[in-house]
Formats: sequence, structure tokens, C-alpha cells
Amino acid sequence: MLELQKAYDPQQHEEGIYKRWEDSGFFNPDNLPDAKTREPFTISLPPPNVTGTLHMGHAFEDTVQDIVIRFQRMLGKKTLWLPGTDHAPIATESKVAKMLEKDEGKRKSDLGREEFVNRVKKFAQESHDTIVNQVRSMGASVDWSREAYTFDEKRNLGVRTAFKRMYDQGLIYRGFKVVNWDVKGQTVISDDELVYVERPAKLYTFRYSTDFPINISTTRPETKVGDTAVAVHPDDARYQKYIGQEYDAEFCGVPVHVKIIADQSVEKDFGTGALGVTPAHSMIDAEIAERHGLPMKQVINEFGKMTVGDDTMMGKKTTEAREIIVEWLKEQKLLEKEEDIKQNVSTAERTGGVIEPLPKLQWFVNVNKEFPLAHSEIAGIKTGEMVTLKKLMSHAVESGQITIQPERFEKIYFHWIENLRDWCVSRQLWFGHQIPVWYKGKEIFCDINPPSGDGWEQDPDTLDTWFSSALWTFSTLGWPESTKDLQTFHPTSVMIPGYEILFFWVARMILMSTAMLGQIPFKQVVLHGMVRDSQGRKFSKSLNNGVDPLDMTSKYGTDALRMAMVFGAAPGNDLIFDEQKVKGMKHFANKLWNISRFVLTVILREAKNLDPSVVSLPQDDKLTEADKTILAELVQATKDVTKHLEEFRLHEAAQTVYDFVWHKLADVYLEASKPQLLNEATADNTKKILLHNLIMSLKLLHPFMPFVTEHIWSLLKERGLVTEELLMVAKWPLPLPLSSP
RNA sequence: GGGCGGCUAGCUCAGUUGGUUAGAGCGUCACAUUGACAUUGUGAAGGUCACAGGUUCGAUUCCUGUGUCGCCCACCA
Repeated sequence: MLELQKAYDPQQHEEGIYKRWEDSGFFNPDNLPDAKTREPFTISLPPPNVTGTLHMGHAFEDTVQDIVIRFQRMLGKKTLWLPGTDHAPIATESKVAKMLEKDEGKRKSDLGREEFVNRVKKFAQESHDTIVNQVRSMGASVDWSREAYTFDEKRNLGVRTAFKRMYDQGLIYRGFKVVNWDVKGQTVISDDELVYVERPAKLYTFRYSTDFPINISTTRPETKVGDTAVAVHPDDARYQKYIGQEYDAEFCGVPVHVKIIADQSVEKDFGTGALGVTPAHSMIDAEIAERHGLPMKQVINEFGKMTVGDDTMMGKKTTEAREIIVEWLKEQKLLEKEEDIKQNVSTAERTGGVIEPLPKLQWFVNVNKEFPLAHSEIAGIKTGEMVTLKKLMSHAVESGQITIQPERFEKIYFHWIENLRDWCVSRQLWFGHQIPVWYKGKEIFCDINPPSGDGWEQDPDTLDTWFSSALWTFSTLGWPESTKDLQTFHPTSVMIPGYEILFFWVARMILMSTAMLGQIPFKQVVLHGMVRDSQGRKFSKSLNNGVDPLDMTSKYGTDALRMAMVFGAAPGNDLIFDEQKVKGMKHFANKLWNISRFVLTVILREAKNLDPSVVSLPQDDKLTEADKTILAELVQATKDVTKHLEEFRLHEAAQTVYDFVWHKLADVYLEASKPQLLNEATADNTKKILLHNLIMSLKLLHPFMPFVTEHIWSLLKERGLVTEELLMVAKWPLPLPLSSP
């Protein structure tokens, strides 16, 4: 007789099952049966940051991708799911810097670059190990033999190669421009790393001096000592007579020379309709200054402190200088008015610090420069054709070679490209890919390897983390070498990231892959939403509302967590995390377990010689109504689940299979089978149909709940009821014709 | 300022080209049940599908507008 526990205990089996999968070698596509004839199917795992531990968002992401990969593997594809981690310089470096300050009271400069970077690497390694274990515990069937890291040797070679090639094509240049300076993080950041925060502010209206003819308005009087012009609208009748004139003034002890200019970008109706132009400390003003050839005058330094003025102002923070100037304006009776307004202040996404626009010499990717595409496999673009990076990015999606789901994000993508400015890629951080450029006097040398000879010094800056991430789909496959992996698995099949990194990552991958390889990086992008807490808030450290996925898996089982994550979660929509749902799915796993217990018990009760042919389907004319119904419903469920999975409607697939297993098979057919089993005329058929339904259900459920299904499968295998050793590589049931496995 | 999304049962959400009584999970209520499973079963209550127009034989679904919550982009200095 069977001795199966009454309840399924995930804890008891999960680790061993994952080990069996790993030991089988089937996570590696090369080891799959008939690997040579299989069609490749590839997913690159969006690499989690090595800054700590995985959160619910990662658990969600791992689940979704594993479902797709397991489904495709069972369909007979040569499935590669390539894992890795991201070195995430800003986050990782600041985390280690904080720990250093807290534990040892030291700053990173106390250690020096080399020692500090070693510390960060050590931290990253520990964090990496934690993350890898968490990915494992989610049941992710990734190919660990191909694991990559955005900051390992191979990826570093990829980064240097890409930089060098783009430099040679003029796609990367060094320029002195106003950039987003993060005073707190002491580094430049790109436009995409800005977050606008609305704050109350004061709008001051004043003039530079008593003999200056025009009032201007600003929220930042302290920057006005750096003004080199006042801009008005060309059609503004009030100021026509002043256009072209130049004035000198002594503004709070600082001499300013201001030219009145006319520019279309000025709003007549805002403030006085006249704009003080500060070319060094405003992105917009810098653009105006460029159009009019105005000089740039820097008055604030990297620490957000004043670099001009007398003792009262020099070296003061901008906020202090502001008060000093306002006080001076009041004394001089130059202040016309002071209004309370709401203002959007740009801050750094990572550090939260206020951005101080500053002119700096930095490296940029030129997105508008025309260049001949050296090699193209992109439909609609010939090898050697003149393109721009912007054009490559938009063409890949416009032409339908890459589809983005949900579709509405395609519009957002195009809009982003239209407004895209050159991408600042240099960062003043120590942990990261150092820019492969060397200087000696006025000489500049860019190559993959350092120049020979003495006296060369490498650029101290490192590259934006997204520069290396942008190469991810192909750097992980061995690029710049022309490896077999690269030929086999690139372009990848589908990319499944969160919608919040559409610009940061997805767009940049398209940029790099098309420009470097002349290939799209992936055929489909399926964006998922964010996991939020029960009140709809983001999970964050400051709110301390995090839920550890590992707590959930140990409490309810990994299968339950996985099923709960996709059940009712439509693509691209945020997901409210609810522990009750996980609990419910634990019940479902147990339900499946008990269905299996029942089926196994009735089949094995009388069977003497267990013959796998028991699985073959019975004759039509002997079927009862209940038999016919469940068989028809199974066919329908199989069809629906397959179609939903093919089209990435995982939530629908999950719902369909859940409903079939619980409410059709268990609630209806199992009950109907009881009397049928007691009747000699129908008993045999009933057993066959029960077993057939169980086997099909296990297959349909496996991508969602791999552990419990694999465990039950092993029980069937032990009794010779199925042929394949592992359900993981068993053949996906094709809806028609109804086949015996 | 521009764009997008949500608004469906008490709660969290599905609803795949417009089509008979609009679904699920959890929750609630009643009843049942010691032989797969109480981590159960049967049944019930509960929705003017935000609102107003329009198209249509027919609209939760398509169009227009309004309200409301949220997100993205721009940055008016």
C-alpha cells in the first residue's frame, strides 16, 4: 500500500528537487536531449544589483521568466536562461562608503582608490552569493555555467571594445558642457537619473542695479552673480529697445556684464517676461548661451559653494548665499517682490541629493551623429548605410522587429527617443569600468589596452553602469569574440524587465546591440509591473515595509509564492502583494498533492503488474458522460494554457490551469469517479482517465509550480507510470490530437 | 504644460478581436462531511462594470466629454 503523507510539505522536498535539476545538467541547453536540432530560445536575466538581498520584485521577475523558460523547454526549445549580477557602482559604492564611515569612521579617500575598490569588490562578492542562493530558492532554471557579472574580466573587455569602437566612429566624445552634478554623490549623472521633487520656493523679482532697465525673476538669486545675459522674447514690445544693449553692474559685490538678447524660448507671461541667463548653472540657460555665443561664468563649485564675491559670500553654500543676496537686494531697494510658488527641484535618484548644474569636461555618447553602420542584419537598414543611434533605436521598434508589450509603452519609448540628448557616460566614481582613455600632455589615446611608453595617465573616471548593462545580451554570450553561443543565442528571444527601466536599460540595449552587432538584442520585450505592499506603496527601506521572499517560501513553499505572484497579475500592471494569496496557493499545492494521492491509491490498489500502457486512452464507446466531459475540458484547458503562455498572458494561463485542476478535475471528476471505480464496467476506464488527467495536469502546472509537480512526477516514475526521468524536460502536451504521454 | 494608465463584488484583481444569467482569489453566511484533501465540499448573499453622452440590433468592451486616483515626460527661469 501507498504511504504518502496527508499533506504536502514543501520544505522537505524543494532543496533536493533543485539539486536534481541542477545535477541533470538540463539548465544548460547544450545538455538537453537532441540539443543540436532544437530551436534556440533565450532570455537574459536582468541582473540584480550586488547591493544586498533580493526583494519581492526580484522574486516576481524570477518567477515570470522561469515560467516562460520552463514552458519553452517542455515545448522542445533549446532554452538558455542566462543569469548574472550588476555591479551598480553608485549604489554599491555609496553603500560601502556608508559602512566604512559607520564602522571605522573613515572616508573613502582615507583608504585610497585601490584599497577602497577592493573593499567594494569584497562586499559585492558576499552580496552576490546571497543573491545567487535566493535565485536558486525561487526554483529558477538558469544556466549557472554561463553566469556573468557586469564587472568581470570578460564584460570589461566588452566594455573597452565598445568604447573604443564608438570613440573611433565619433559616437563618443569628450566635451565641456553643463551636466547634472550630484553634490551629495560627488558625481555627474545622466538626465534619466534625475527625479523631480516638488517643493515650495520663493520667486524673487529684482534688478541687478539701480540703473539696470529690466526686472528679472528667479528662485535662485545666488546664481545671478553668474549671469551674462538677460533674455526676452523677440516679440515683446516692452523690451524691444533694449535688445542688443550691454550693461555693467556691481551685483552684491560681484561685477557682472550683461547683454540683452532676444530668444524664442522665453515666455512673455512668466514673471517679468525677462530671464536672467546663467549659462554655467542651468541646462536651459546653457542652451540659450550656446545659441547666442554668450560667455559662461562659473560661480558655484562641486561642493555647492560660491566661488565669487567678497568674504561674506565666497565659500558659502548656495542656500546661504541666497539669503545674503536677498538681504543685499532689500538694503539696496532693488527687490521688487517676493512670491511663494511651487517648484520642481531636480534631485539624484540614487542619493536624493539636489542637482547642481555645472559645466564640466565629461564623456558623452552622441545620439545624433551620422555614421555608417559597419554591419547590419537589421531589416530595413543596409550594411554601410548612414544612420544615427537615435535612428537605430527607433527603427528597431518602428519596423516591428522588436515588439514591446503592453503596446502602450511603444509610444512612451518613441517619445523618449525624440527628446533624447547626448548621454553622459562618465562618472566620478572609483568602482566601475575605468574609461579606456589615456592622456600625456595634450595627447589623447583611446584603445582597448593601455599605450606603451611612459608618462601616460588613464582617465580617472568610470563608466555609467548602464553602459555595461547595455551590452548585456551579447557581452554575456562572449562578445567581442565571435563565439558559438553568440551565433546560436543572439538575438535573444524575449526580455522581461520592469517597466521602470525601459529607458535606462531596454533602450540602451537596443542602442548598443544595433550599433555594435548590427542585430536587435531581443525580439520581444514584455514589461512587468512593480510589486507593492498591501497599501499600494513601493517596497522601500525607509518605509521598512519589505517582505522577504525567503520568509514566504519557507512559510508556504516556493510553488505557492510563485503561483501567487502571477495569479491575477496582468502584464505591465503593478501587483499588490498579499500574503493571503500565497496562503491560498499553498492550499492549492496541497490540493494537487491530494489529487495525486487519490489517483495513485486507486490505481495501485488492484494493479499487479504496473504497465505504463495503463495511461493509454480508453475506447470512446465505453465512456460515461463524466468521462467525456473531463476529457473535453482537459483538451480545452490544454489549448488555452498553451495559447496564453505563448502570448505571455501568464495570469490567464495560471487561472485556467488552477480552475481546471481544482474545480473540474478535483471537484467534479474525482467525485464522479468514485462510483465509477466501484462498477466493473467503468472501473478500468476511470483509472486510465484519472491517471491521464493527473499527468497532463502536472505538465500544465509545472512551469508555475515546478517543485510539487516534479515531486509527484517522481512518484509516478518510481511506479513506471511515466517514462521521462524529469518532468522538467518532459514533453509539453499538445492540445490536439490527444496523445498518450 | 504634454502624454499614459486605473476606476468591475466587502478587499485584491481578471475579463484575448462588442454577443445569452459579468468572473477568480480572499472574506462573509448557511448546510454537509470521520476513506484524496478541514489546507475540504455544496450552496447563498453581494456588482446601475466611476459618471454623462454617442455609435450599434446589442457596449464593461468602441468613440467623445467629465470626475477621481496614480504614473511617465517636459521644467516656468
